[in-house]
Amino acid sequence: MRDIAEHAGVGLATVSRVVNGAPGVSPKLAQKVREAARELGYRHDATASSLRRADRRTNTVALVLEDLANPFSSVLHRAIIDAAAKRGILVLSGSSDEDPARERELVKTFTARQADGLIVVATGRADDALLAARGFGTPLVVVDRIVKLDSVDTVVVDDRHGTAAAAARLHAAGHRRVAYFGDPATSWTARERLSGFLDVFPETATTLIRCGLNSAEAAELATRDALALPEPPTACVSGRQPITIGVRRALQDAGLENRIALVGFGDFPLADLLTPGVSVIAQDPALLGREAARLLFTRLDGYEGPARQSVVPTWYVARGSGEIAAPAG
Amino acid sequence: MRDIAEHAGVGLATVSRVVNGAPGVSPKLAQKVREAARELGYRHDATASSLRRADRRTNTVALVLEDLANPFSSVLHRAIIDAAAKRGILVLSGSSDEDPARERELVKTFTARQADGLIVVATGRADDALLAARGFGTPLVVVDRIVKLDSVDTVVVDDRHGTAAAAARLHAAGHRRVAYFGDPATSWTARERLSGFLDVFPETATTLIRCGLNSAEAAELATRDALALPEPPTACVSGRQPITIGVRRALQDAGLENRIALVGFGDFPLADLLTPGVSVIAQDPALLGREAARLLFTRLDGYEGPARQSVVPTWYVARGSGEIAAPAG
DNA sequence: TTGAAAGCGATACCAT
DNA sequence: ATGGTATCGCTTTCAA
Repeated sequence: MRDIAEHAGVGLATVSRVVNGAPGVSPKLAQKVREAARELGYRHDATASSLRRADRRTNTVALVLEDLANPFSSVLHRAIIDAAAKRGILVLSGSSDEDPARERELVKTFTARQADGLIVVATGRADDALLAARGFGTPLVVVDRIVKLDSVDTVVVDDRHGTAAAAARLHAAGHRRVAYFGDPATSWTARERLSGFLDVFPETATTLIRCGLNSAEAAELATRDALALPEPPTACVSGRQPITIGVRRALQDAGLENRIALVGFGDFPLADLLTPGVSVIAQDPALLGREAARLLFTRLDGYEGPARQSVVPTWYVARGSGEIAAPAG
Repeated sequence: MRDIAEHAGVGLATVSRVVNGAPGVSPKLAQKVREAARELGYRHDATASSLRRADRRTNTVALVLEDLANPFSSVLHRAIIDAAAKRGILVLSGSSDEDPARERELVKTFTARQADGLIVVATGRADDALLAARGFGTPLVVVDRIVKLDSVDTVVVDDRHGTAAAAARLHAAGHRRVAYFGDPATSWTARERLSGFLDVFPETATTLIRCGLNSAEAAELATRDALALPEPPTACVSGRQPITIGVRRALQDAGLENRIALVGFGDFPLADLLTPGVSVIAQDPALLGREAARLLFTRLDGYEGPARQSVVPTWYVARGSGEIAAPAG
């Protein structure tokens, strides 16, 4: 930039004004500056700029996901990126893999990089790091989880009611022996979904409750186990998309996909192409992302009011597998 | 940091040394500095740091994807992030949506943010921006595409041979009237796959070649059209995952999924759970990402040699739909 | 081993 | 409207 000033024979301040499109520069000089910039192959340095800028904004927000590569996360991610791009904001992102240490590290890295704000799918076990970030004045929004911090903006899905509503349908269809397959109960989300199930089937035998499943394969094995019980379930509820697939695979292997009902949390492509189609409790990750971005941006815009909590709805999609009635008797 | 220096009663330089773990600081002082840092709630400013640092590295690389939310991109993304994280490097990312203008903008933004390197799934129509970035000395790796730039490190999938091999299988199974469904031929990838198909079925009627499909829905409609032809295809090849799903949906709606063969490019979850299972030409996006990261890192490590071109293999996964033989006669 | 001071590239204040 | 200059937070000579 100094070079440009010399080359164009103007002051450093004028160059800065032109580059930033500030008003009050004569068209003549502005033109000269732009030409010099082109000739010298000038590239603006956004990092140096934000260092000196009055508000110290970097126009960057950071996003901590569970796993960037899974469909839920990547759709959430995309929605946030798109919302941010509209404001000229860039998104830094990383995956915690549900590991608090990793979450802590990411939050630390992102704040060190001067992110203007933070959106986190929190493990719930690294709240100290979130607290620290907020201590530096970095606005924070927690997504898809509820953490034990006072007054933090939060967006969650109506996990419990969604799951309960689906369970109620199974109950209405006559099912009384229903198995639940879920992921490790470390996350708030997982606990909520299980709670929703237990709201409807509180007396489920412990053999029919299989949590701690962290892959489709684990779910498949757990389902085989359940099918081998003396009193196997007449219906299954899954708390997560990969688990739904594992359960379905086990049912299909046993030739029972038309006899045992199945409802999964989280929609997935092709659920309708299977026979029978897989009924699901659907959610809208993109909406979740847009909402999180919205909350964060109001903070960036100066909102200082009380924390807000936003709940995004779920809805049931009937495709057949959830509509299989319990066998008579 | 100045505060720390004062608080600990040491020089600014010493604080910097401690923060950066530089050698040659007495343990006594180091301890004092660390304590002061803790007391004052110090947070390192990575941006200011890189501004003054001799190598001017930001430990950030940027990634331009087609669409961050699709499974191919997100797996690629994750692989690159993981490789980068091992070196303490952060990844900035964005989606071009196959739009050259957007690609240009992203590349510009990322270089302005002082990314140390660039990995791009190039549209092939914004090569000027890539060239410009390289002009600033930012190493560049192009992934999954080939661009018309001299000496640029490239990693691509063996699209053409993979598609040709699958087509050859259909030919061997007696198919002579095979339809091809592909996306807009703007991308190198799309053209390669079509070429592979035409290598085996060069005389395919134009009515059986349907490119320009950019969604599962479009593919579904195009398939319906093809099925309504006086001489409908006995087999279908799809150049892309969402298209495969659209084609299959149309076949299934027409009750023809067991009569008309289908092979898709790109594996997807549940392909094995459908009946019949969907045969695919599989690729390994994670490997592609690791390879791209590897090439970029050698450049960051000072490699100045000639450009390298890496080709990642594909393989065929038989699941049934591709093994349906052509009807006799 | 330690500290003083220069300066990375840019912005913002204050004169002009 | 324009330019000089202090400064953002940090790293890096260079002397002590």
